Amino acid sequence: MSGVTMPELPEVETVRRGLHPVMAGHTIVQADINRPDLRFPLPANMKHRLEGATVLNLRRRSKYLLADLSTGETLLIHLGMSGRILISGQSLGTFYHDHPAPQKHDHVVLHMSNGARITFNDARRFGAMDLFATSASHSLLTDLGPEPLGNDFNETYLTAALASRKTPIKSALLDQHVVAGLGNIYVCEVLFRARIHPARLAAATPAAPLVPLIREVLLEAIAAGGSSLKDYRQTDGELGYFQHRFQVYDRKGQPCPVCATPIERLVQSGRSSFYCPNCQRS
DNA sequence: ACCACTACCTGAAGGC
DNA sequence: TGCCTTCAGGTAGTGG
Repeated sequence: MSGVTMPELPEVETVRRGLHPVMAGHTIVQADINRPDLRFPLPANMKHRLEGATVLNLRRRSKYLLADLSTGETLLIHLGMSGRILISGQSLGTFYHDHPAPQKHDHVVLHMSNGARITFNDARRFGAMDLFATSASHSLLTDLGPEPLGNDFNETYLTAALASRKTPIKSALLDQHVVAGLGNIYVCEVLFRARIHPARLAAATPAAPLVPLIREVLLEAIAAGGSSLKDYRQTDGELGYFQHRFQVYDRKGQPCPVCATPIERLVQSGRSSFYCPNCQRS
């Protein structure tokens, strides 16, 4: 588990970039729906609503993948914690992987007109899929905060968003209403770089240094994912889980990379926070 | 409204 | 073919 990331924004973006050439412009010729639900019930008639649809575009909003279809509907995918996407077959002359034998927890399989097969596997079923009109909104998306890599996420916005918060900064940055796409791992890494203790009150935390550090941490992780994309076609075809080195996450007891003080673990809102008690100040 | 806590689910890891 | 407990984490729902 160490060194393997859960699907936060950078992992989902990596999946999107890997899937885009295989899906966009191609048609879903067969959809295998192997169970009625993931975290929520799958949409009614999902198989028939997908089969024959051409994928026009593959977008990302926060940790959600959004595939716009020629039918006027959009397929929403969330990887939850353990969701994985595997590409197999041959597409556009690129060899991905032989079609594997079906695995436990292969819940949805899409067969594309270009010969590629896209398998969604999710052991814990914290993931989700839904279909909704592209012209409409979706309840899972409406209340999300701004994209951290977008222009709407800036010092002015974050200052205002934190000012009313009586919660620790750790909890505030995990709140998808404040900023969309951060998870436990990258919040720990951001606070380490900002030298801010995770228990500091949000309202007492300056937003100015956080905004560029959030962008920096996410962009570095996306870059690491991009480099992993160069290799996955030759290996197992699995998107979204790449090796990435963390400075504090899951490193309890190990030396801080800056001052060598042992990293500590603290539970906040039921989640582990990893931090350097010397570098990160309340 | 805001905030903390828990359920959901499976598999990996560690203690004995 | 060991059993049991604990832990991981995203988010919706619940209750304070």
